[in-house]
Amino acid sequence: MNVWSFDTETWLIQPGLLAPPLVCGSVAAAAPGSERLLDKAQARQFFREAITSPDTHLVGANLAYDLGVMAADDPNLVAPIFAALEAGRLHCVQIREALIDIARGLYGVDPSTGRKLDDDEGARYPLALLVQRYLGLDISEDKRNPKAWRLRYAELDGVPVERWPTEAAAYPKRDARYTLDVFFRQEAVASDTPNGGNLHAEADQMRAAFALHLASIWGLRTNGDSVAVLRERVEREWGENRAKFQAAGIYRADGSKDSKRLAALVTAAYDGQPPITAPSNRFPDGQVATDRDTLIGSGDALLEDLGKSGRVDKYKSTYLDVVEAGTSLPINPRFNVLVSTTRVSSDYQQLPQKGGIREVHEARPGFVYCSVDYGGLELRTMAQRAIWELGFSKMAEALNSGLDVHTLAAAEFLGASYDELLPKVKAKEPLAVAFRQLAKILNFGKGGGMTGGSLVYNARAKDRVSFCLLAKRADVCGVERVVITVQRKPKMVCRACVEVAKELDTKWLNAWPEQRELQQRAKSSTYGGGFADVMIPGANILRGGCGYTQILNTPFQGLGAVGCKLAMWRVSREMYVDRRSPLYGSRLVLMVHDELISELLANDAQRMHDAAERKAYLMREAMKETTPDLAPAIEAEPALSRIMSKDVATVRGNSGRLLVWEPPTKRAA
DNA sequence: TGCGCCGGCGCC
DNA sequence: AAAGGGCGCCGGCGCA
Repeated sequence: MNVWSFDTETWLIQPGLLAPPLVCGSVAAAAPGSERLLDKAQARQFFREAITSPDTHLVGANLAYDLGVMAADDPNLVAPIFAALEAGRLHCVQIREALIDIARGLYGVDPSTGRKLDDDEGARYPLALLVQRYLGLDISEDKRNPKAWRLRYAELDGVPVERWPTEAAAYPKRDARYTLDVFFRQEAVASDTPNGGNLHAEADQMRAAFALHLASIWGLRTNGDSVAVLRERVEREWGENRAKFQAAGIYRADGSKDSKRLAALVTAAYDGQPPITAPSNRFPDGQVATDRDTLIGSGDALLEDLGKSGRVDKYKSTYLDVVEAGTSLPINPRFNVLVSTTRVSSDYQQLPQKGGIREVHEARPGFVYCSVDYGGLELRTMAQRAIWELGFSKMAEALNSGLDVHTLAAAEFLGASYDELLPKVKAKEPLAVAFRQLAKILNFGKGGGMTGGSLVYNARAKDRVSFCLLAKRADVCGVERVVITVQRKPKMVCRACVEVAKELDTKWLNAWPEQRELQQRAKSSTYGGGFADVMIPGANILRGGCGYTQILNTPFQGLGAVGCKLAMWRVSREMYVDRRSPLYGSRLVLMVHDELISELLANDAQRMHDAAERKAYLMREAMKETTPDLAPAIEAEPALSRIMSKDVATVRGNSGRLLVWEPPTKRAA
């Protein structure tokens, strides 16, 4: 087996261009002194031979980037790249480091300082950090130098390498050497790390990383007219709000917010006893809370108004410029393929459902968006986890029988039978609907360790469910308020509601007895506030150093992510290299945890239908393999649309053929 | 002026 | 006894 590190130097990345032109390559083998600088032609030749050679493994730092460069340079290389990934012959020292750190419980933390790591242009583990960790060398000053050659290779494009300045020729060779040295040292460290540092999962993560990088390269487009309308509206509302709150001094004349003044107003509104944020290093006693809930509950008309008006700030500051840029060039979302639960993170997974931001995204001419998401994915993975760990799951039985698990839990709360309650839910009887809604919150939250107090808070904040009203104890509701901790932050809730919530807790555990056992195990493994390692089942990826709630959450969140990545890989593979697939020529654009959004070729209605169905089929099959005991319960259906929207739905014609969803009210042109 | 921390909030 | 989790981005503030 030959192991080479491979690195490319390129023109600079620009908006809309994540795979810029190649300038040169560098490689290194295990033998000292084997590092070489390759001119463009040599780099192409080396890569072509290596990627097609069954005995050769390639190692890179952020290798997905180099793969993208080589694929853009020569599209004939796309198929061999997919094949090499399938064979597990491609490696990335950053993905390896993440896997090792997850096993150690040190993901995202600098072990020397204990602080969170900086994010270097989407790469959690820049090569300089790994070189420091494994080789004890500080190469970080290069990064701060604006004249560094790493930013200037376009100047050397076409210049024979013999004439390159010494530094420019040395830098790529040096990085190739370091990358391979890090790779081998990771091998040694991993063998001394619990679960082998999770390195058995590297190939799966590499595949996902490349599929995501292709999605980044392809990018998203927005509609110019829609963006103009959005900007006009958002800026008008933002200006109105600013004017309204400037008089009270909450905003300064320059438009910036005076947070200290706001805190003073909140303190006054709460008679000197305002809600306080969680303690931190800098503020051991916490600070005055100014979140929406605090403002709305302040009893002060102006602050309530402020609390209700918060959204357009976010739209303006976070999204407006981004979506406007998408009218002229593709928006390139950035993905981090591997966070601590094995989920994917991205800067483009938080598009607001409301406010019209999603709706300005429009599929390119000749394409339609195709969104397929898994229904209730984490309920399925939670049930699968219980079966693997305990040998049974009432939730799995219910899901596999096609029952509505929210109605089932609601029936437990009411002391009613499922058959009794279901018709009432379907008839939209208010009490039945309210209890089903309540059950939904517990089903999604309790499996992660949510307690009565935060249940009350979540229910109140999100769904306006009053526990005491439901339990016919309105007489005591709100009389006494207590402080609870919700996601490490203190919140005020009604004590009587908390008591009601605790009763629901018990009933919920009766509905899903496997959860009682899982919680007991999590409790005993963290006795006295301790930490424990937890395995993501199926994938056998270990996450170290977990507290109680992480122990409960990680297995089902991780298992879902594992299945989604498998599905994403198979879908992408057909899109890029399988000419027989109806998906060939279509493109993945986003992955949002349990949802894959693509642009499907739409030139032919039958082919578009086939592509959408094929994608959903591949997703269902991948998840059935991932959660085999829940196979009958896996749901994923395609929805087609010209624009993005949370309202997009599956639409079929009389023949069953998929149709493109239309927004309910079409604006006149 | 730059940087890190913090609170807040968007999504699944 | 107590405890949903996972992220990324923004503006404000305080420190160097």
